[in-house]
Amino acid sequence: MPELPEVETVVRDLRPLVVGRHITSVRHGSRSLRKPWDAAWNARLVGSRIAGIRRRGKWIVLDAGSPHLLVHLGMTGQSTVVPSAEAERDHVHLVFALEDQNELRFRDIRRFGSATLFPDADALEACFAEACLGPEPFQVDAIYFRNAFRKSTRNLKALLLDQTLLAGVGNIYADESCFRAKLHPQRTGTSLSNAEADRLRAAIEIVLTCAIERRGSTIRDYVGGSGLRGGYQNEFAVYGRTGEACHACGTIIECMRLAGRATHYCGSCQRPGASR
DNA sequence: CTGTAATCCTGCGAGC
DNA sequence: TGCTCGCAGGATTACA
Repeated sequence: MPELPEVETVVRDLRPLVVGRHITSVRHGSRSLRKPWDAAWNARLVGSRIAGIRRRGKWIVLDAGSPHLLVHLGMTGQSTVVPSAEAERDHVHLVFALEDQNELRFRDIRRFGSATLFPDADALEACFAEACLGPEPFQVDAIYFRNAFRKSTRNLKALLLDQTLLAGVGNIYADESCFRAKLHPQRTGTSLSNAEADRLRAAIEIVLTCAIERRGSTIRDYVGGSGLRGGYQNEFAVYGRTGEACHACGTIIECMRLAGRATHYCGSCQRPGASR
């Protein structure tokens, strides 16, 4: 579910609702997320003041003074602030009560998400380093991007989904970025010219920026931090449009499997061989 | 180094 | 209406 634009929207929504508040209690459900919640973490969080919240790739980082909570929303994760009095829906696995009678709730139907506590910011950064999390798409160096993509014989879809090369792009935005760059997702990294690599990098940035402006894409479950749905699903050029006409040329959008994922493209706008 | 498949889960839509 | 099947925004692991 949540890729960079969705996570960015959640973080922006949550920021004014949680920063500066103290956590008055923590509770977790009986069923664990990807990793079990350590009950010892409750004591470390209760009483602490939320100093900040930010995004890194598809990860949410909640700074609780010294301890840092790292959250991933997986496929169906939702992170919202609601009044404590509001009835709790199914699949809520983690709840942080705040001093202002609101609660930060983590809900995740499929439980592919995760929540892990780190003692401090350094420990969290060490975790990112160990995972070799790639740079942010908005800050990536053009030369780095050329080198990273052009040295690999893997296809563009696999490269875009690889979080160690670039952090935050998922299935939807990989397809949308390839379309905008007019590159077939099956092209290999080594087949790209410098100009094509630059085009792809620019396309990613534009697609992600537009998606953030629309508060991300809601296919099914996704909602932002205030419970609002996204709107970028109405702007898709190729994703989920199999069998429909390309807005640019009228050719029927096709779907194939790449890197194990459904991959949507226009066979006319995105030529498999040379570009354009 | 590649690609592919299976795995973790629940829910939904398609097709019979 | 009800059943089964396949598929879904992610990430990791095993294996060829």
